Amino acid sequence: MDVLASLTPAQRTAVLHVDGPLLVLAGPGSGKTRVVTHRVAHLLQQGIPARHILALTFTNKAAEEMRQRLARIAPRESVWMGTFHAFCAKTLRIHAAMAGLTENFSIYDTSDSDKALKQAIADVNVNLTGTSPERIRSIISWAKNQLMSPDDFQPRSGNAAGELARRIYPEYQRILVSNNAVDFDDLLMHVAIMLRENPELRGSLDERYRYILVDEYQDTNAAQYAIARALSIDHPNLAATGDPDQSIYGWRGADINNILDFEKDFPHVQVVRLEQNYRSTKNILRVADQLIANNRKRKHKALFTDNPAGEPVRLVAYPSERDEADSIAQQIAAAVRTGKRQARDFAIFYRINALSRQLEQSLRRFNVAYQVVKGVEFYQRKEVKDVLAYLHLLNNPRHDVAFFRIVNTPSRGIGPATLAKVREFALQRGLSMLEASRQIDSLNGRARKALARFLAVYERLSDHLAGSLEELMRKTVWESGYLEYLESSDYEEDVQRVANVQELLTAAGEFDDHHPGDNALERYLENVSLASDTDDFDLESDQVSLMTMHSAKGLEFPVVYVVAAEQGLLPHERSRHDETQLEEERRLMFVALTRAEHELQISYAQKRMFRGEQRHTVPSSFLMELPREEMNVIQPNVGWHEPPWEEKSWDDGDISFDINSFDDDDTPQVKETPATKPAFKLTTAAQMAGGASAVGVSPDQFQTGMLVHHPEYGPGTIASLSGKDKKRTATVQFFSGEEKRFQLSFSPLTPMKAR
DNA sequence: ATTCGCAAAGTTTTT
DNA sequence: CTTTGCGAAT
Repeated sequence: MDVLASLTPAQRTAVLHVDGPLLVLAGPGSGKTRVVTHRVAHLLQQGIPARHILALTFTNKAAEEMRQRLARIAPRESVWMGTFHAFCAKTLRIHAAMAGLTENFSIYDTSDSDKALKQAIADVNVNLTGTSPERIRSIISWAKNQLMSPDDFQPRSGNAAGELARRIYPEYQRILVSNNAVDFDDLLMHVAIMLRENPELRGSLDERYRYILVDEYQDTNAAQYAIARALSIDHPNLAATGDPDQSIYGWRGADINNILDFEKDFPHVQVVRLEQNYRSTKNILRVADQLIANNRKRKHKALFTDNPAGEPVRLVAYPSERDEADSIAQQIAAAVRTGKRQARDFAIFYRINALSRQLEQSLRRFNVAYQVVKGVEFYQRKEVKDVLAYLHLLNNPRHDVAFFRIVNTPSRGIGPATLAKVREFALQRGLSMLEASRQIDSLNGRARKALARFLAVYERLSDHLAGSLEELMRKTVWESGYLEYLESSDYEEDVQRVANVQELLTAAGEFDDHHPGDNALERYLENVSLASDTDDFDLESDQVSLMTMHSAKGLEFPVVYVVAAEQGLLPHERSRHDETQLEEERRLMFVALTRAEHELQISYAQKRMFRGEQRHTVPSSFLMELPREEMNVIQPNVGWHEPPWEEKSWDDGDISFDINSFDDDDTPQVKETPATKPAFKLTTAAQMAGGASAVGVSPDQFQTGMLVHHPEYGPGTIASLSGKDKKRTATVQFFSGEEKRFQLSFSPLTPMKAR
């Protein structure tokens, strides 16, 4: 296999790089995965043993894709590829004792961790008024990402929530360790800390993993950075690939500076820029590129493509969210009906999950198949968690969260009072809940009997630990009485639950088939814990994909719709006032736009029903940053959609409008603005004043016809001006349709200058 | 022990 | 408009 076949010079440079640090700045659609896999194949060809190579990704899906692609060009080579978390779990199993754990430790998912946290809050008896468990959780998470143990963590003085977290964190961590459990952050933190504090271990792992590849490096957090760094000292062959412009997880602790400072961190680094895009049309790429050019915190990249220009990107203003959803559904239905495209060619992206509902409704009405990524997840369902909790407790008898979950499920008459006594006993003796249940002798007859019944079930199941996973699970749902309990129910939802349990059993059987060998239970549970729901959504089936813009990363679709480009939603309200967060929102939109191969439509609704109330919207400020002269800007006729005939037409199932059909044979009921609008760029008053304060910008700068932006009402043009000096007043016609008057010396109006 | 009802809150979520 | 959690009521 020629690993260099059909590579561009830049790609070839990256693939041929062997020793020393390497930074691959890969723009969207630049063939990054291909480069990475070919580079691994090349390393192998150079005689480097597979065991010395480590490829770290952020998602199981990315790891799986890499694995498959490598299998094609270098079959029979087993390079370890997986997520950071899976790698840390594997490492931590071997060195569990160093973190006070045993090899069979459990990985707590978010809900397990929440329960442990609640317990911790109750234990230290603090008053959370003025803050929330979520806040505490995020502070603790932050501390762990910074590799601060409970002893190290010192909040800034005067930070009330931080002070509470300082008191809760030690108890939370004590619970985790005594449960022989870790949360997601711990997986990284434990490994990072043991690498930091144990030079011998660090050296031996560095020696073992001589060639490390980290994908999506722009999304690494401090702990992941520390791990990658620690393993690249004696063998500094760290290859980072990523794109600063696609860093969208800053709010989760990812530090974009890791990639921006890579060249400082690793001297003599070879930097390769992959700037040619093989995915999108020229028009799409140009729009995305111009948007992201507004970010300050980035490394310059000159994106280009040899692909055709394609259709202009559409920017559509719909009267309402319903019009938006219906129009999109109608467009898709028409394209599918005429055979022009398949449903799977389409994706719809939104900023928040709550926006999927309207789109789903419309797609259903137009009979378009779709899948949503991802609301309620399989492994989060009650019945699935219940069954898995039995297995968790069998694998790790100290898993108290699992114990509490199943001890009375199905109900055996073990109530809160009994459990409180058991926990008290457990705390005094330093026992797990399970062990305390065995030893406690101070319970009344009834409670004692009930608890004994549960313990008997547990002991019986323990006998099957040596068998196959499926057999163990089957015994579990049977012996525990859980399946019986579900089947005896008349509720419709319990029928579905039985089916889900069956599905779980089937999956267990498949796991047995694919993972023969020892420790099936432990490996299965780890797999489940580290699985995510975006992993298994189905790109193959013929359905339209609906997802948040975050979930869209790494994917591509022939036709993409980005909806609800409105202030408050995109950028999101809580990011609006912070420049750093605003840039992240812009990157998020950049990611969304660059998913599109052939067609891209960006839209907003002029009014939107949100949280039960009808609101006027303001178009996203990002829309002002797009090259409108090259786009197809579409404004619907105001008022055409008003009742009564709107309602009526739906009842007939007769689609009586076609707000933006682009087929020539249809008559669009919208007026299309020809591409004559000048491009304009948002310029703040401060910039116009040469960096000085915005206050005192002369009202003289405003002229009739000028494009202006208002933080509340959005963009518009000055219809007329009157008055003098301080009283000079502008009447502004906003794009949202509203007209307002402002005294220029007091209003937050910003001029936008034509370019 | 389950069910009901009301109040409160409501980003994004690779693991 | 929704979902969720807690306390009261059966």
